[in-house]
Amino acid sequence: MEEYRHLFPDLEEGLQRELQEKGRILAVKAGQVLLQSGQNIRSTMIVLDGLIKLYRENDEGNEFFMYHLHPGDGCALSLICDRSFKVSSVTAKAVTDSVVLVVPLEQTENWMRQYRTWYHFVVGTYRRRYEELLETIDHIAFQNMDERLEFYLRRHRTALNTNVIEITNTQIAQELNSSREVISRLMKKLAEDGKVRLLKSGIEILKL
Amino acid sequence: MEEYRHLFPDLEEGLQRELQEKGRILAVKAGQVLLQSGQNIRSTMIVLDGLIKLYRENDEGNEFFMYHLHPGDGCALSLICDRSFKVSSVTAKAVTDSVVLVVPLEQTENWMRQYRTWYHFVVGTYRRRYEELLETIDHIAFQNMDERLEFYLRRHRTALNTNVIEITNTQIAQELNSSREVISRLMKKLAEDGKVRLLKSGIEILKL
DNA sequence: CTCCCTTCGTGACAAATATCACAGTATAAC
DNA sequence: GTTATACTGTGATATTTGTCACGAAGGGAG
Repeated sequence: MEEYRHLFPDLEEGLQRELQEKGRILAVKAGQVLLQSGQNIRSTMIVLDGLIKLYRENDEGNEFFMYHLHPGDGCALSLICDRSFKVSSVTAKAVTDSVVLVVPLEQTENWMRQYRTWYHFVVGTYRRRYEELLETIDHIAFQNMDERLEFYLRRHRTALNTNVIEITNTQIAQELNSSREVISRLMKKLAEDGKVRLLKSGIEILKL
Repeated sequence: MEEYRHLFPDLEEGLQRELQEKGRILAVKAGQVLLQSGQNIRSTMIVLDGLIKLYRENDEGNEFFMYHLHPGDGCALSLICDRSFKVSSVTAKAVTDSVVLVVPLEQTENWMRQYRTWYHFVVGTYRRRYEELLETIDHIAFQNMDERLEFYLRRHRTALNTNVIEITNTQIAQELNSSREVISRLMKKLAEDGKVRLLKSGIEILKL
């Protein structure tokens, strides 16, 4: 835990110690599901290392990408859960091998009143996620698939901090709730426009 | 304010008094804008009477309906704003003549630590709005316009607590980010199916 | 190498939705 | 009554996206 302190520069001393004492460190492999839609929430999750993706699933198994959690980010939904142990409506899955800190919900409610900096952390987290959801809504509501695909690629470049994204068209189609063929065609167009280069196993972003 | 106490049965005595002392009661006419996208947020808003709609606007003037606020509901976005006075990303407009309670943000942050019931109020509000946004995303992402229209009508019946909704196809089209003609055709189909009856100035919901 | 599996590309077609054009109807203003 | 205005209905057509069918390329496993 000591090594992750720099992720929370704003949290006060006592709280840092409590995080260390009360939190449990959990390492997960890429692809592992951390929080399943429909599952009960009994603890808060804070990302220490790696990358987690959050997405929405519906009954027919369609999914829809919401946003990423980076080191230092908390899972908004579970942060703000009260003791009534609500049920999750989203799924969280590790994109890369990751490390997360798990804190029982009983703790977090105390911290909320005890530590001003925890309050700010939670408030800030929720606000950012809310804004991100709004941005997502804008994209589905107002934009066509080509624009949404570009946005998706930019988001992933930022999240993974690399211009080469190893992902299949099928996966992208799933996350955008589209179809492989459509993504394939749009991707070809992006390549023709010189915006990306199609590699044997992934996509290199040139200028987006 | 005294007359609105029943809206907040869960708030403790001292907080009720503070709401009364520190809050300013504001009456607004139907159609009036309470919070403009891009405007600074300096105070929290709690609905006491009437109905407020929240929607998202983009640059080209398209809008997209998010959800309603009923008496007793707080505006999530402004509830959780910290002192950095963030800018609003949504627009709030009165659907009917309404009464709202306005509280400066300086107050609410204190209450957050001081009153356990305020914490629960804020947490509950945020959670519900977040879930509602997720539901909205589901509908745009996974459903066709006919289903979305039915959902829209059901939502409005619930919000206004009446089977007769006075609204034009143009307005509906705007809120669903569709076009008048499409709504017109779908509405005709709903009427043929006996789900609604088209009145001279509005829609009567029969069975949905 | 051959077989199997996944991914990709692509043409043909279908479905949903948006757009355009225009006409009808009601209502309010004068 | 006439005119202006807002709302509605509807056919024709365009655009976007989804679906189906099929073939090609590549990468293990045996």
